[in-house]
Amino acid sequence: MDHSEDRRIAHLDMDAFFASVELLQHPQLRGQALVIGGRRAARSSTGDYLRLRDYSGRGVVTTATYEARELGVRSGMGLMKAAQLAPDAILLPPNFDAYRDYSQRFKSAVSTISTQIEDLGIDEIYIDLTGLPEESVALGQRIKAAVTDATGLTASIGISPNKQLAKLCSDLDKPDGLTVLQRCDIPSRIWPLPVGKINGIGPRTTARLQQLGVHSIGDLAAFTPAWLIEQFGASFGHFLHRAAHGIDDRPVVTKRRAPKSVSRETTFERDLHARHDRAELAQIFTSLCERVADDLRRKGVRGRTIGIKLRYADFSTLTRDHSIDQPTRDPQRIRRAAGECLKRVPLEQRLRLLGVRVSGLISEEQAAAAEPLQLEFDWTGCT
DNA sequence: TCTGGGGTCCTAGGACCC
DNA sequence: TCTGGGGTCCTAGGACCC
Repeated sequence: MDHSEDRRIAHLDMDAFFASVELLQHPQLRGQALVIGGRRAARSSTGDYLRLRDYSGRGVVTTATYEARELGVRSGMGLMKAAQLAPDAILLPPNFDAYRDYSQRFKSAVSTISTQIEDLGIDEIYIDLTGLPEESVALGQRIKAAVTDATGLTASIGISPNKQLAKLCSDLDKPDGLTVLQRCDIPSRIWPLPVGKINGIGPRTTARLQQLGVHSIGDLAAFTPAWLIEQFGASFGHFLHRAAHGIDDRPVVTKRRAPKSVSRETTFERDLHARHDRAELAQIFTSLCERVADDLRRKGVRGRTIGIKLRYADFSTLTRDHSIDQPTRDPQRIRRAAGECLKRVPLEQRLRLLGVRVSGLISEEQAAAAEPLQLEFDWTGCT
């Protein structure tokens, strides 16, 4: 048997993170249905908090407190729909600076107990606890206490032999939960769960599985690898089989990975037409290029492949790429290459979203190291 | 009350080269 | 006469995640 399965991995997930940070700053809202989402400063003209029913626009729910979730509000839901379910809920716009601050605080609190931390975004981490002497429940409680001491916020933790199981079981007892799960607990605690709980099975795969009569993780576990591979291809079929049986040997990756791409996109308040709203679109397009260039500069990278993303009024989406010879972070070069992409795209239908992306990134140092090579191939002096 | 924004990874076909 | 494979890069789309 693979000895990597002797590991002890924790998944820590902050409870309703954005909303909980807001409650620290607006304690008078505690106990009420609160929704984070939208874009603009969401204060009504009277200075009161904005109610969901007074919102109009294209925003979605980023996070909802448990009180709002009880009314059916979910992350990713359109705010107009959420307003139907919870018209009296308070709406606050996201304050990412504050969330990043609290993210850093909880991560550094955990790092006093183990430095083997893998970042999974702003409000989640994996921790490799393998080799620590303490018993799992005590260790989990100590981590939770450290997080709460540092932030005033609660987290839910799952501790298991691997990442896939740890992530599944951090969700079993939320909020403020602690779940320790061994391999022998899989049939009783994991197999009854719906397949969509598995990290990597989204709505499309869930629907496909449903058609095949597969609803629970246990249903999935009953199929042979051969059958799953036939249905879903070698790679994904294999993954499904292993996930259903709680097998996962991916290591906890503590090093920060170099970014692969940088992008900016925006959904317009109203759908825009390439001809009728030309000036407005041009201005947005240029501004997206400038913001991407700015991000590249701040991250210390340049990229060779410039791409655009369009979403039409009917929500159909397309992308176009254009690679250039030299990696760049210059807004005008990005704008020019993105313009080339734009030429290859139909523009009869109205647009609801425009995006600009740069990929094929290399670090500033690599770019500088490559620079002298250009001179060797500079023929301008040869005539 | 239609559906944000920033990412990653995978697949697949065609070009091009050896 | 017609037929190789393998490797890499580029592009486009799709699924998924937070």
